[in-house]
Amino acid sequence: MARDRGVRRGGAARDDWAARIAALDGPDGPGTGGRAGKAPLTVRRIMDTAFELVEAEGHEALTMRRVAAALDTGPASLYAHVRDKADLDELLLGAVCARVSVPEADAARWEEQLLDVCRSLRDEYLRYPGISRVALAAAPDSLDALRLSEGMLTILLTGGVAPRPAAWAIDAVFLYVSAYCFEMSLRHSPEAGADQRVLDREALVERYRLLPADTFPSTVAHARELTSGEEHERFEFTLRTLLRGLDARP
Amino acid sequence: MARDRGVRRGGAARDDWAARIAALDGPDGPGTGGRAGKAPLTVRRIMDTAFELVEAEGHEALTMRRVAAALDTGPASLYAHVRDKADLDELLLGAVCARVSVPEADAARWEEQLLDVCRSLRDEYLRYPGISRVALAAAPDSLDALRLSEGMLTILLTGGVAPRPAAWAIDAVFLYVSAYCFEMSLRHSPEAGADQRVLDREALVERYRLLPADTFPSTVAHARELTSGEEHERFEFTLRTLLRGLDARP
DNA sequence: AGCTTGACGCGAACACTGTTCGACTGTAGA
DNA sequence: TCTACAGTCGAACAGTGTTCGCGTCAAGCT
Repeated sequence: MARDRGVRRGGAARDDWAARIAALDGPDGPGTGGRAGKAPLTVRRIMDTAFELVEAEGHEALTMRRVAAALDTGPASLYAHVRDKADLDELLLGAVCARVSVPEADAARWEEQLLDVCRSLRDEYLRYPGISRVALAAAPDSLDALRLSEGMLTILLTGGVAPRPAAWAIDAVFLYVSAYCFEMSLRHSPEAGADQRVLDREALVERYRLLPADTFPSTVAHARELTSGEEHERFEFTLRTLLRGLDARP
Repeated sequence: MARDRGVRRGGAARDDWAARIAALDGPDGPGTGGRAGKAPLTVRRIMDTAFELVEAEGHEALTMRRVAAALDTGPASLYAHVRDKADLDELLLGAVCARVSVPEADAARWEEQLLDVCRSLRDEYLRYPGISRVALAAAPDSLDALRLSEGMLTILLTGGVAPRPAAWAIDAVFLYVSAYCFEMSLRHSPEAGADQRVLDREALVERYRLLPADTFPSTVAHARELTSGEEHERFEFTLRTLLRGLDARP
């Protein structure tokens, strides 16, 4: 893509890795620079508006035109503060990751600590449906995501997991959390109502039961188990299984 | 969505679950019906063209207009054989799943058998970059995907895994394979060239090394491990870890 | 004080996307 | 031969991301 070009006009030079690192301890207000301009359009306002939109209608409704309209302007105005829609996406993802807090690593409770981080990340993802889709693409390109990665890695290392399995496990865990939330967003987004999912489950069991038992014996026999799992039971199960597999390493 | 409406005009009534089950043992040629019309436009030809397009340029390039153009017609003509673009997507996904063969379950080699299925599915997914995105959304709505699910479930059950963990593990494995391939597609698609990835790895290590060691100690210390993993080593690692966690269950 | 400069705002347009309408075929059955 | 209808498709609609280029307005320099 055109990701390697410099910034066209305004906006912080977010492409410069060193600059981003240097800006780590200075989260000041106006996004443009030191100048105290009275311009009402800022990266912060754009992000706030975008967050409201995603929270209310999902990431698919996040459109440059809609953000601009909510700010009483045209879409072209946004491109002075944000390079791309992809750029805006990554900004949002970074802000979501920044909300997740990582605990001080404690060797005795490393499994629960890791699960807590995952649960927090999951809840933040699900609060902004569809944002996890962005995470599936741009994983290692944000300092806020890297902070999470760092925290989880430290937890695993403190827990006694060897460096390579720890690093790879983090990758897998991140991927799973993102995919889980992405899938959940896609399934819940179009229709509203929480009880609709229960009906869907029953309908799914019915469908499985209707299958020919000679070609789908296991599916027919265990239709109930295939569709079970309240709330985030599957989420917990998968992560716990993965961690157990890590622990069982010789 | 408009997924619950009946079919508008031509095409098999693919929405009808019973009809789809009944059609399981009759994979005849012309997609429309018994009539031996000489109409050149069929579901099969549309799917073939779509596959060529996805294989060559990725799923993002799969456009109704481009498929139609490749068939020397307008986009409106496709809607007589395919309800939606989503419908076409699911058709393609089903065909991809149909290519994966599942072995007869053997209790002694259940882990390797499951891994083999995952590897096959992965290779098919990666052959059509981006098709895995569809799998993240519409997982349980295709008989071909269900055949895979059935096969994997049987392998796990034969291996001695209890029904509920087996069913949930399949879900997790499917999700992981899809997400892994989706991520890979997104990373490799824009630029070409295989060696570019190696350069990227070196650049990534460099970036990690540049981080402040006080806030990112583990990342800086283990930058090498964080970026390591040739080919599908991480893929194997994650699935093996998950299976080990399953096996370690009391 | 006057002028220049340049960043920002934004209306209009371009090149796309999925999808539908309605007129148009060509062939099958009566 | 006439009718009916499944299949075809040009044109259009309502969206999308993004860019061009004209405005405007305040800051900085002379």
